[in-house]
Amino acid sequence: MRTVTIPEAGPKRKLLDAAEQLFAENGFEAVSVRNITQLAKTNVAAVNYHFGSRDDLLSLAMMRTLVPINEERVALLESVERKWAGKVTPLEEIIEAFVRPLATQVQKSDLSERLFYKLAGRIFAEQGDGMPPQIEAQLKAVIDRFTRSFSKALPTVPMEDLVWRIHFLAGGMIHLLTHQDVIHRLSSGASGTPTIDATLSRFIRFAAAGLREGTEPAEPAPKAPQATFDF
Amino acid sequence: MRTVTIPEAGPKRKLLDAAEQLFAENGFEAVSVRNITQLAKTNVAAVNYHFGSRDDLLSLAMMRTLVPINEERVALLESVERKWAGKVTPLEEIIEAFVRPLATQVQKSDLSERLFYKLAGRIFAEQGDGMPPQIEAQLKAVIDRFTRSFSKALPTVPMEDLVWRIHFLAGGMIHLLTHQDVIHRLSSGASGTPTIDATLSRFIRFAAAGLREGTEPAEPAPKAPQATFDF
DNA sequence: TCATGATTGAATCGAACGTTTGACATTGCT
DNA sequence: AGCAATGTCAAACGTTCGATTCAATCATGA
Repeated sequence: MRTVTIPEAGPKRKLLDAAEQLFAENGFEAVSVRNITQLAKTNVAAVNYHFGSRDDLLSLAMMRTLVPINEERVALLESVERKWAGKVTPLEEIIEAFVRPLATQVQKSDLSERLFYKLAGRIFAEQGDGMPPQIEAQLKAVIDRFTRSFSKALPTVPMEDLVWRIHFLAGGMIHLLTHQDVIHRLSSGASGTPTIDATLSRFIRFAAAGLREGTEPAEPAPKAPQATFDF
Repeated sequence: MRTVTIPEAGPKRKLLDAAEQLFAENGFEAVSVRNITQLAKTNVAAVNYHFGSRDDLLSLAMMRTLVPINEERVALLESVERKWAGKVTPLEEIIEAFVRPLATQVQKSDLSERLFYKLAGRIFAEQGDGMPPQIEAQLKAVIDRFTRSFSKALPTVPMEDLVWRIHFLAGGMIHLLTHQDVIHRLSSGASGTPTIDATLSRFIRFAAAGLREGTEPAEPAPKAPQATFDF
């Protein structure tokens, strides 16, 4: 039932891979058809023959990464909500459902960790900047889905506040994805390279505290369980 | 003693204004010399004659916006630290020193609010993406300065955690700047357009809670004074 | 085996890119 | 007035862009 079908091999697959890699490295505007065909070792005409246009190829390459991430996000969120059916879903688990798919999908990708996260970050960051409309629709749908879930988990936070906080959260995640290598280079105080799991765990704690701001802690100590995330 | 001198009028000023506006609207890669000269109503050669190259013009246009913001940030931070000399500087006031200059400098700009924030957001967001090295240096210096201040205000947070949290904060701010109009359009639940002051206040509360995560509240109630920010 | 449709390769299109040139106009100084 | 410096202008530079053409090539089923 999925609308994005991925060719197993051949020039179509090679072009998608090349487009994906070059977009991750250089961004949407900076990728040219000639860059792509050179890396994919095909003729320039192949792009327009197989995909119709440069933009359609790039859009498909993005969807190939974005769709599995978002599908896993929604699946994870639904499973979490089922688990806590009736009760209030813990904030950390919702945020985890939002960010963990990034860490699992990177494994299935041929891209390096660094490039995969850059790719994902660009897709989110360049939103509304001439991005294909399918991409925008995907992102909006997922944000809406999570907003509803956050809203149930934080019934005392006004909707208007909540919408903004979720965007602060999204911004933090995007910055994390697009600048992780820069941060590593800049943060002279940091000792060695932290694992992505440690970084995501840091992010979840940061975002949960921000989302929760101003609400009274219903449970005695929301601190301890947060440290037990197994990733 | 400032290194960036701004022409009062004439074609140089017109070119800077046009470059600034087009960069804010379309981003670094998408601005062409012909776009700029058309908007500035000058000849194409004027860019290279007055600024040497397209990139130098764009860099100067960015610095013209970025330098006053960062100067005010550091000045504000120093004044806050003087006020609390000896004592622990409240987190909210440090964050305020980081974000408030955006709201004050927008007044001095000829750009609309929407465009000014887009411009500022792009400068921060496209960092490390072929941006001029001066811009990168500016940003790194200010982040370092604020990191030191945050570190003093949050002595119990390990440096490694703190560096990451500050980047989450920065990412949230960048997303806020670049997507404020999108957020307004999308957030169907929000009632009317909030003032930028209300939004910054929301952001400060969110970021402070995130930065503070895991620390024990030393003072009895850090909630009440947060609501009294006069912007 | 041969016809047919799918796929390629080389060449080329018009348009836009950043930059350079040289002629021309303007200004300020002696 | 004469000269030099400065700024402006249309035109063109060479390059690259996405897209297209068309003949050559390939694979496949009749």
